[in-house]
Amino acid sequence: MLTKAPRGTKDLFGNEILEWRRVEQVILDVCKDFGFHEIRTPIFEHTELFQRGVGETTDIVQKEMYSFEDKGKRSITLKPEGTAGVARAYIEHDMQAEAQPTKLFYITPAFRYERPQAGRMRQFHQFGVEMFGSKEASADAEVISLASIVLERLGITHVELHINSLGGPECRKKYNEVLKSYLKSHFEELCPTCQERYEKNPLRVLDCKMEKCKNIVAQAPSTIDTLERECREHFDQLQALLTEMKIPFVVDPNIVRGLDYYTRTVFEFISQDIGAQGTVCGGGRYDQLIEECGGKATPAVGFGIGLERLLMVMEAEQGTYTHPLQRDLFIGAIGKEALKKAHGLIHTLRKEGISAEGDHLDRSVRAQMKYANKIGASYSLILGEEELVKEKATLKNMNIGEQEEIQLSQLVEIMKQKIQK
RNA sequence: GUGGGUAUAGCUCAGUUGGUUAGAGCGCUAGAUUGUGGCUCUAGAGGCCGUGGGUUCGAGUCCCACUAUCCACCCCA
Repeated sequence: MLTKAPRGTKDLFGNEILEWRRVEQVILDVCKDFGFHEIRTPIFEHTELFQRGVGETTDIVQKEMYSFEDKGKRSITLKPEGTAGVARAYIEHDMQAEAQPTKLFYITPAFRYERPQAGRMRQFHQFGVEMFGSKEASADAEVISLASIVLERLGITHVELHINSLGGPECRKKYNEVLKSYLKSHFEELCPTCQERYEKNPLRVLDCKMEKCKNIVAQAPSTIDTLERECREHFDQLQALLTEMKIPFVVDPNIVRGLDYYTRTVFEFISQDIGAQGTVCGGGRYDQLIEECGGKATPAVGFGIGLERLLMVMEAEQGTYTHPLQRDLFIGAIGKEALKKAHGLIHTLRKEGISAEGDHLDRSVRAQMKYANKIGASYSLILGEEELVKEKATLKNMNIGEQEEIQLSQLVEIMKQKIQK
C-alpha cells in the first residue's frame, strides 16, 4: 500500500514527462500568439464555489468532489475543473475594470472521485482557456481556433470538431418542454438510464449510446430548432466565422455538455482512437456563470483540454515518442587526481551551458565509456595521469568515432564550437 | 455506484491434466590482453507467483474473500 500511488493517480517521469513539457511549450506559444495571459488559481477553493459554479445537479458536485473540512471548520474542495476558480478570480480582482475582453489560460491538475478507466483519472490535468466580457460569436470562434491550432501544432489530425447551440435560458426552458413531450410518447422504449434522465436531465438522453435510444433521438426535435432569433443568429455567425477560418466542423445536435453553466455555444473535439472517453476538448459559452458566482453579469466562453487524453491521441496517431535527455560531453577519469580534475572541468563547462557529465560510481574506463554511450553523450574525454601531466587529452566524437588531441585549457572553447553546429 | 477481464523479475510475458531447487526476452551489473562505447559472447544480481483464507499428502496452478489494475456502463477532460 505504502509503495503504491493512490488509485487513479500516476507518477510522471522519464521520457513521458519530456512529452508533457513539449505539449506545455506548444500551449504557451499558442496562447502568447493569441494574447491569453496565464493564471494560476489555488488547487482548492471553498466548496460552495463549485456548488454554485459547476452546478448543484451535476454528477461532479453530487458525487465526485474531493471535499473536506479544514482545521478552521471551512468546507474545502480540490478543484474538479478549472473554470470556476478562474471565474472567482476574475470577480475578486475586478478584472472587468480592465480593457475587455479578459483572456486567460491555465494548466492545472484537477480531481474527481470516479472509477478510473482509459482516459479517466482521479487526478488529471487540464489546459483551459477563458475569455470574459464578449458576447459576440467572434469570441466563441477565437477560442475554438485557439484549440484547433494547439491540436494542429501537436500534429493531431484525427479529431473532429462538433458544435451545437443550447440557446439562452429561455430557449433551454422551451426546448426542455418540447423534448420531454416528445420523449414521453416513447417513454417505454427508452433504456432504464434514460428513463431516469427524463426527470433529472432530459438533455442527456440526446447523447445516450444505446441503439434504441439513438433511434428515438434521431427523430427528436433538436435544440437548434427552438432557438430564439438572437441565439440563432449567434450560432449562424459562429458557423460563418469557422468557415471563414477554414476550420472543419460538424453541427451535432447531440452535443450536450454536462456542466450546468453552458449557454448557447457548446463544442467538443472528439477522437475515435482512445476508447470510450473520446472527448479531448470540451467547452462552450457560459454567460450566466459570473453572475451566478456573485459578479456583474458578464458573458464568457472557454474550453478545457484533458492533457492525459491529448497525450493518448498523440500516441495513437504518432506512436510513443522518445526524445531522451542527451549530454554534450562525458568526461571519464582514472584515479583520484583525474577524477578531481574531471569534476572541476564539468563544473566549468556547465557554467557555460554545456551539458557535461562525469562518473559517480568508480567505474572502469570501459564501463565509463559504455555509460557515456548510454546517456547519449555526443563527445567523450578520458583523463588519466598522462593527460594531467601533459594537460592534453583525446576528445572523441561518439557518433562517428573520430578522435582528436586537444589542450585541456581550450576544452570549454572547443566544446562551445562543437555544439553550435 | 454497476458489469466483465486480469494479477508470476524493473518492463513484456511463458509456466503442461495440481508434483522436487520458478523460466525466457529486454533492461541492469561485471567480464571477454588489465586506458575507450555501440555489435557479439559469457557470467551475475534481481521474485512472500497481489493479500488473506480454504481444498489437498502436495497449490504459481483449483475454490472463496479482499485489494489493485484494465475495459465498458455512468459521467466528463
